[in-house]
Amino acid sequence: MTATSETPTNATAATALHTPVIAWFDANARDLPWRRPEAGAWGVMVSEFMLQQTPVSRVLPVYEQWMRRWPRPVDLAADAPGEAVRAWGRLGYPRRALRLHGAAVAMTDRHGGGVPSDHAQLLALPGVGEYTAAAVASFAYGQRHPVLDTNVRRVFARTVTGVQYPPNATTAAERRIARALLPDEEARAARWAAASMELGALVCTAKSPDCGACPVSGQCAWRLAGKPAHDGPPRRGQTYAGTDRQVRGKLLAVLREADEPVPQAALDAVWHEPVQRARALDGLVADGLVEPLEDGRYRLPAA
DNA sequence: CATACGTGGCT
DNA sequence: TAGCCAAGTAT
Repeated sequence: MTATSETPTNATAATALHTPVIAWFDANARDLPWRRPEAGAWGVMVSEFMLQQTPVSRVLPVYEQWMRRWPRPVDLAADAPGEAVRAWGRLGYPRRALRLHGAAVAMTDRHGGGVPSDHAQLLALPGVGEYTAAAVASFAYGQRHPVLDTNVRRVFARTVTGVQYPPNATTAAERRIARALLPDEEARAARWAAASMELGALVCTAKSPDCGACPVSGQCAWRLAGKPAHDGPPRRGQTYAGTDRQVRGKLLAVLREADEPVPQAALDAVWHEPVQRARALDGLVADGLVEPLEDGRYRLPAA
């Protein structure tokens, strides 16, 4: 090794990672509907919205129904946003449904009804952040972008940095690693993005990684260090029981099931504490997830 | 940068 | 059982 190639992310080390991971992916990739050619860029985008913080198993049935009902962005854009919220079902974080509808409207207005391939244009769509823009550009259009999701961040934390878990929020250091490890060739970069993500999802999992099945266990910094346990502050803290989120969920569930606008009393029945209940309902209205009518009833947004 | 934002399965 | 965790985004 010369003095110019001593960083852990030089071209040689990167290639040593890419080749086995991509080969592993070739043999082990799941046959997911949004990976099939017929999914198209819209299918990729729909799946990315649904998969934000949500497991694949729960997304699958909703994705299939969604694509059958709204096969193109213009189809969704022509329907009421409340229908998107209803079809979202119990996936959670229903604002994603509203944003996906908003993205469909924006694509209809600004992009001729198609999913843009330009990263900046993707990023400008509602609900599309750093990760989703890169994912759609990479998976749907084969472009070269660092795709840093929770799976990839964990793979890098272990193989490159040598720690059990990545930081709570994505750091500049992680982006540097992702950028440095990105293959030069476009198609290979896109393959690498999908492969490294899949490795994190299936093998290098958060709780009990299957190092015996890992194609790069021999060069994994964390494993070579003896798998030291995570040190530092607790990783998360997603409270739920008794929170406004739980109340919002109950209120929205009533509205999703209803064919007609719902009277106040039906919403009051879902939670005993009136102050929190009112705050939750106000929040849903403010978020555009619920529409108050002049007669005092409520419904999912019609427009 | 911390926090709000759903839901359900698994250990 | 009480957390922990799941392809994040917006503020």
